[in-house]
Amino acid sequence: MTRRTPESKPVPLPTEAELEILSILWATGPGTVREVHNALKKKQIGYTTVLKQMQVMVEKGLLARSERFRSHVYEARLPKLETQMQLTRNLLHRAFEGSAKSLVLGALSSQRVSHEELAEIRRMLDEFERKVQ
Amino acid sequence: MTRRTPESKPVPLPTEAELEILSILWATGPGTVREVHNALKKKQIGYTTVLKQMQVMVEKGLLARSERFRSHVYEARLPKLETQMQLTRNLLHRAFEGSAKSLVLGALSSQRVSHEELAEIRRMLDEFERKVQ
DNA sequence: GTTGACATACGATAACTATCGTAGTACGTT
DNA sequence: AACGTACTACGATAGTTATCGTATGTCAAC
Repeated sequence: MTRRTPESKPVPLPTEAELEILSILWATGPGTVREVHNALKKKQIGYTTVLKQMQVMVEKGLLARSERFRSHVYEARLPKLETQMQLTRNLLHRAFEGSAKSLVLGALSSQRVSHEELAEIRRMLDEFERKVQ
Repeated sequence: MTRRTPESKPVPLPTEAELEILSILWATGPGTVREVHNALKKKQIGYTTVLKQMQVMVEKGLLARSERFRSHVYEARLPKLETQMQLTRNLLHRAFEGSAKSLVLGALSSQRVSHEELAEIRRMLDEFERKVQ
């Protein structure tokens, strides 16, 4: 077993910077600090900054760390979808009084949505309707 | 003219605590610190804490302040819908790569959604489809 | 005109975040 | 065995947030 942390304390929501790191690891799979830092080169952030952030993220339970040869390999502990759901639920409660409908309205209003995307969303709703018994 | 702040700097997104204050003011209309504090009595927060928060919110441009008799009256500077849209857009970009579809999926997955609510969302989609040219 | 009630202003603190510089460590190559 | 390179660990800093205590101001009523 690689995982050592018991599920005791809930993993906190990632901050802005942490979410960017997670996004990279979700996209590329487990990786080293060097790899994440390279993927962030546009942001002009120092290497040790990324290192420190990822160390903190391990402490928080956002990342899992394992040894490999001369460096460490980091991996997101929660899948992308689950984290997205948590962030969404958080916004839902903080700003929309739990109303999914309002949030969907907000999502559609906040940017131009094409007919195609609307159609996809509709299809998704159908699927959902079936699943939710 | 009451408003003194030019639209120069964009209003920042409200923090968690700030959003609670805004929610109260959106619901009840303009109000004093005392009124907001009373509405928050469940949270057991000190009066001066709320006062300070609201003062900071004025500096940030989140609230407008006017005099009245012996105290100040505060009012949200942006309407609820606009703030909700900004928060949604922010989450959309930070966590969903701008995909409204993914966010809607997240919203529906993150909690049980009734058939009724699904129907309402569907109706909303129809309306949207018409509006978006 | 002194006092009490209630308001605002201001400063302090603790926690957290993002950032980085410096120091230490380990390995491969010479 | 010494050196250079690439990595990690650690501490420091500045900025922000949430929190509150204390100080100050003002009006009404006695």
